Amino acid sequence: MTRRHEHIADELRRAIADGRYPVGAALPSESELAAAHGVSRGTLRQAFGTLQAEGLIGSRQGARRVVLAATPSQSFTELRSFAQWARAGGRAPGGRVLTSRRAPATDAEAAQLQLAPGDEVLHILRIRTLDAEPVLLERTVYAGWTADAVERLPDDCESVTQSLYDAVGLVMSNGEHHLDAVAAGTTDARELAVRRGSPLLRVRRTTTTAEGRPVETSDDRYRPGSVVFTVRNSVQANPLARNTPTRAAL
Amino acid sequence: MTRRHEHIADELRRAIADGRYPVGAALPSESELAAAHGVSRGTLRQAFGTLQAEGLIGSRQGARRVVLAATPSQSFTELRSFAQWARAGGRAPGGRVLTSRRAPATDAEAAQLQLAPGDEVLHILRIRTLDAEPVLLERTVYAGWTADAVERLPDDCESVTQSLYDAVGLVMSNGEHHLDAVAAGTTDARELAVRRGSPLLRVRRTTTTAEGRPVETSDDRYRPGSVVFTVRNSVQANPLARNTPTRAAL
DNA sequence: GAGTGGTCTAGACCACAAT
DNA sequence: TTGTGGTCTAGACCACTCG
Repeated sequence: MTRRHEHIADELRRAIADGRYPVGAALPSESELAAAHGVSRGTLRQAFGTLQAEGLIGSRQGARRVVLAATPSQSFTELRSFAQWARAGGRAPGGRVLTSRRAPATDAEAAQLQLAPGDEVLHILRIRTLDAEPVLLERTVYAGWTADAVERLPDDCESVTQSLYDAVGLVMSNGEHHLDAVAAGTTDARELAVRRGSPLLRVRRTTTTAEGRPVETSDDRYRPGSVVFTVRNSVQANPLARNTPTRAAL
Repeated sequence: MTRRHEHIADELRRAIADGRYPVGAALPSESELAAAHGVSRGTLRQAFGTLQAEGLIGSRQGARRVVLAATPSQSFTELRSFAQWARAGGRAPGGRVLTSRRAPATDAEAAQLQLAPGDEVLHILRIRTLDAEPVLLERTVYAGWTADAVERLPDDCESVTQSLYDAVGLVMSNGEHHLDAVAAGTTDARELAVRRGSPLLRVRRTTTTAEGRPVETSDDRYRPGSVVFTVRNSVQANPLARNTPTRAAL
């Protein structure tokens, strides 16, 4: 490990997961740990900051840090990639492209992907399975500049995110997710093997590169009972917000 | 403003919101801004870190920081408090307690609130309105040590979070939220004015104090179309996770 | 009052990006 | 090659908590 603060964060994470610092317990002080690891206070604070952002520990001025939770949230890599997430949970991911179609972008799509209206986009309808059980129906729109790479992927490609990285070095590193509930339509019901009108968890997301260039936008519908989204947050920083939808929404 | 890094973060946020740094644009370098504000590079990096955690800017080693989004997510204060969130959006919040009942904690409730099984808890069923329209049905369980304070609140209390802070200095500063979709039951349908079986967005949450002491756990159901949850995240840090529910789940 | 975390400084070296 | 952000150090002072 070249980065000392990451190494220290890893050690602390393990100690918390192992129960050496149980939930509710106080952690050693910054100076103690800095001395123990032979690093400056700044480096140690960086490690603590990581765990704080993960929601594992809390802090108040004047008092020692306290353990809030034992297990970290999964990484964004796992969040973005259905396949990686599935494997992390010991399930076998699967998938199949149902339809694939190129078309000029509508005004809404162009706006979301920061394209000119009429630029070509690629629509993909894809079903995702967990242990051969359908759990997620994705309606994805890819910006034209990624379309060729996406079309070259095999229909039953396990991990689109990973394959695009391997094939063209594309890294999707930022995302915005909108969560709400909808009733299953005809297609949803058929592919997810539920009754029409069943409640589905809908996640509309847009993913961008690190530079902020939009790559894809998607309407994902999860079968009830199969998946739960978890957000852990604290006063200091949290990216979760509750919004009333705007009229112009997708 | 006593804290310099907060002041700088505020200024940058405003500049981004005003479009002085539009989405996609590069920001000035750390050294330029540090010199301009007369602070050290460390302080400036702290300000940048705040904006990064809010999802407003992205960074890669070697290149200037880039604007990813113009508007920050709402604060956790607004997320926790229905009333504050509603007012921030210019809507009139309302609410009414439908039922209130004390009971010994079940094993599940005791585990969630870190109580001994059989300790007393307070169950509240509360309807929340936005501009007099019902949007949210809350089934909340409060730990016994907060029950007296909660019961003293008026039935149509606008902001429970604020009132508890005012009354007993209780600050709810950490939370865990689980989001999924469920079909409306009889009570849900009646109170939210939807048909039975309609899709509802369900948020199960547990809130704790800064020290990690659980205060309440709640099953909140939102009427479709009225509210959307938004998560913005990046590779560096994100508290959003996708989970398969465990059998033992609430 | 002693200890702790929050803030801030003024340096340094490195890895990486852009040109 | 130059500039940028990422990492790290060794100090300092303050606000706060706790016994």
